[in-house]
Amino acid sequence: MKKAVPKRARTKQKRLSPDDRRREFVARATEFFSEEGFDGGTRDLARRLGVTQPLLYRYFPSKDDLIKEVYRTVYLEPFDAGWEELLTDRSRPLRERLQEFYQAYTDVIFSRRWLRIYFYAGLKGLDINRWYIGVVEDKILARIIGECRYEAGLPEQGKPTASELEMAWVLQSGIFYYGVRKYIFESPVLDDKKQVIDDALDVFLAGFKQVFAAADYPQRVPVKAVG
Amino acid sequence: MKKAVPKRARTKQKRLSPDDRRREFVARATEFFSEEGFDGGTRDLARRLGVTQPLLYRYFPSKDDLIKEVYRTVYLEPFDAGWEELLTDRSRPLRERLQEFYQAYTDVIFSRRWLRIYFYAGLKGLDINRWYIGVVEDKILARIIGECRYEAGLPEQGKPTASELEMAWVLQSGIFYYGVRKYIFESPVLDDKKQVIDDALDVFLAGFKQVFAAADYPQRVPVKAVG
DNA sequence: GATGTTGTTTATCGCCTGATCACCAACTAT
DNA sequence: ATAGTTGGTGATCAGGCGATAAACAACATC
Repeated sequence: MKKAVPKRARTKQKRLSPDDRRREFVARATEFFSEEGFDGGTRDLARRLGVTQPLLYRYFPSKDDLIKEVYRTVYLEPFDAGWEELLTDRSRPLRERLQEFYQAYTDVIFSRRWLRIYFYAGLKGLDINRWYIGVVEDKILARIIGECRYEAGLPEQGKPTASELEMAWVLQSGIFYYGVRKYIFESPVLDDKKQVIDDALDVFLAGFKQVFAAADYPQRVPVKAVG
Repeated sequence: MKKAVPKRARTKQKRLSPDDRRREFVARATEFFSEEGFDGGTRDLARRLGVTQPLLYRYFPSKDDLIKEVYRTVYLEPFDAGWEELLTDRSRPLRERLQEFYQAYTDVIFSRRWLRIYFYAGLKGLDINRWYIGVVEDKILARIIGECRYEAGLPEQGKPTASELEMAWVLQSGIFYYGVRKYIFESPVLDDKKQVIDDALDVFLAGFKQVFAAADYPQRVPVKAVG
């Protein structure tokens, strides 16, 4: 019906390089999918981007490919290589290191965008979540356990036991879920992240020390676990 | 094309009462939606039930109404009135009560079905999750705090402070997320729920006691919090 | 055994979805 | 100016969706 009439009037917007434009699409698609879930329509997405729907297919072969790129940016973005060093820097008190780490880490992942994408992906059963959990165990929790052992004067046998890891997970999840309650469920929470983290660390460090002082070490379950 | 030919051969299945049949539909729909998410199609659902799709609309006015019933069964199912009494029964050691409670509670909610529905609903932003979180705070966490205070010889002023609640949340979430890792992400975990709970409780109780012994009570933030 | 009621199916409607194609518009190089 | 390449659009397709209507099957009652 309508003829293709030049849509002059928004040519003000200067052209970006192809790569930049693509990146912009991915970034805004991330925002979009974090709200609508991955079942959000390509038409709605295109409208949000201010373009028409078929154009998406010039930049991404399929919706699924676009989604994969969204995952990549979300999951790779957060990890700061400096964190491992921070956690293991024994010239500083452990509590201080943990405080600083969890402040920084939660600054990155405590956002509606990140947390929602994380759970949407998780519910889809994608490997990427399992991979991420593995990274958290290796790069964060294992180090924390190592430092706690050191602090408690215990032998630093190579890898942490499975039950030690689970204890570190309780700390990690306890803090993590504060963000979930706040940004996903939008439930009322104590609006002082720092205090929540500090209290969690106080409880954990005091409790961990005491539990491990009494621990019957050699008998603990070795690290291999089952799904 | 095809004429309505009698589909004899499975009339063995005796007729249930309308209410029972309805309940059966809801139960199996719960299972279905927990796997596929609430965007799962009514045709697939009907196939799973062994009936045709329009039949669903004889039992439920719309897909949304069916989903609402799914929520209701999932969210109301778990709460056992006895738990409040269990938690506050001071004739037994606190640690023992907490152990028993968390064993029982996680027996109910640690299932792929329950956890997935919980997060699908949460991501949709439904009030029901906020309501559930409120119930957990009132019926569980507030009691736990009260008992911990008692145990520590502290005054049992009516309601817990917001920061005390957050500490209890760290324990609750720490245990909860063990189930999330296992049943949603299907990540390898220590396959001994009892030990995970026991360790979490040991760390919490020891840590809590110590933190509260040193607490500057009157200065703590009062209970009202912000979203 | 005819009658009314309830359970179930076939066929279909209108809408929305991801994807494709042919075409136009804009910038670049010659 | 002209040809070529890239950015973007309108129209459209096949398939899936939730929902509805009309007909048929099975049972209960008299």
